[in-house]
Amino acid sequence: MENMGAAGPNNDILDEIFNRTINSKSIFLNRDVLRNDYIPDHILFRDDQISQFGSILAPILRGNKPSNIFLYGKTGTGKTVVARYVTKKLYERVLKLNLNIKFLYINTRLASTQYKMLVELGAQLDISLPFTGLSLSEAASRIFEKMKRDSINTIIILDEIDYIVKNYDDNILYEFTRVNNELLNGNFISIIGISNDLKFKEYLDPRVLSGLSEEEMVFPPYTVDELEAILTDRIRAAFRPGVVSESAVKLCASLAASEHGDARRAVDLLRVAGELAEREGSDVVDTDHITKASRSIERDRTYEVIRSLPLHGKLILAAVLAAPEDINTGRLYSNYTSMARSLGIEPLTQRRISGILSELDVLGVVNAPVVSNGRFGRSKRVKLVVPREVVSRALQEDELISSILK
DNA sequence: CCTCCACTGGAAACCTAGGCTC
DNA sequence: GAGCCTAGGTTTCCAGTGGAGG
Repeated sequence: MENMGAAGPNNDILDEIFNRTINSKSIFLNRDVLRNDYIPDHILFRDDQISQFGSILAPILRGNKPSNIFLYGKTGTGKTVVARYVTKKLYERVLKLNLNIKFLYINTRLASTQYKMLVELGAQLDISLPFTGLSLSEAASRIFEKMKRDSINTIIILDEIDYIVKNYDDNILYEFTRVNNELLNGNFISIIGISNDLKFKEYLDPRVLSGLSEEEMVFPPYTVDELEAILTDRIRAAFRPGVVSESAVKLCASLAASEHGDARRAVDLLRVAGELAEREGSDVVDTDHITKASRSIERDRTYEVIRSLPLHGKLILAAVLAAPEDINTGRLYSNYTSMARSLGIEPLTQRRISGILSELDVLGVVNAPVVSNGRFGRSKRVKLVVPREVVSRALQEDELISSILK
């Protein structure tokens, strides 16, 4: 770095960027309003759900156990935000009344295993559980023990609860719905389950289902008009007046509406579009930015998913990438084995690869339907459904794998 | 209509890492 | 420190199957 500090062309470029950023007024007033985890102070079109939800939980302020609640509706229909909004308001009251109530929030898809879910719950109660070694029931009873010892009442929000049940079983859920009797001392746990999957109930043991869904609430998708109103509302808080064009709002709403009325997606689009516009130095956000944002979000998601895949998942993708077109499990497996061997990695069995392929299918990275080729047997036909360039870029990130991607 | 391929996917056994008990 | 226990990932085993070609 000999020329560091010297006034060269590079410096001029940077000066220009920095100056532009300092001097130009940002198009944003408050970009936090567009963040994924933002809880607005008013929520549109969900008055019924909010009041129903609020009245179910309200008894907690008098020290009574609220019913367990089950919320379901597709992604971006406001389940999480309503749950967080109401519990936040409730928490303000709890503080005023000086009650010993904790609100815990877990996304079971992010926690990914039953055990990690318990570790996460424990962390929110200030107890640390070892990352392995304990049985589920031991981990759970340590959590219960803590609640009993400190006489804490808890409301636990289990977001994307369908994930954990589909991949494991519902034993710990059963423990949580059942434990109130043993927690005595007047302590209780109320469970708020949130599911994106309407058919999820079929996976649950009837005992758990009846315990979990003492109350049920359904969140319908937002209509285009509703999405537009939500966006307009957020725009007022997030951007300077007049920055976002009306046609951009319309496009944003209709894009999100075509994905089953997903408000989260609509707001994401808006945020990314705003960031793109700002980076370009544009002082308006128009339809062009929305379209670009839509593409960029998809790419980022894919990139992130692939980058965080376990080694063998990546290896399989590398093998899919190397295949010219659709490829069946058998051929894919032999390509995968030779790639693995060339890296000095012991390949997994075909049975396992078949399973991993199904997981990649669920993640939306590949399409792997089972097709029958008649006389030539039955197998998965694997096809990449995300841009090759994104996959290859994400795989490059892995040192080991980048060495075989020519 | 029957055969038979090349797997699929369920079930169970096995492996590993790490905490717990004594 | 030996011996035991469990969760989560993997392997082993295998019955089951959609449809092209006979």
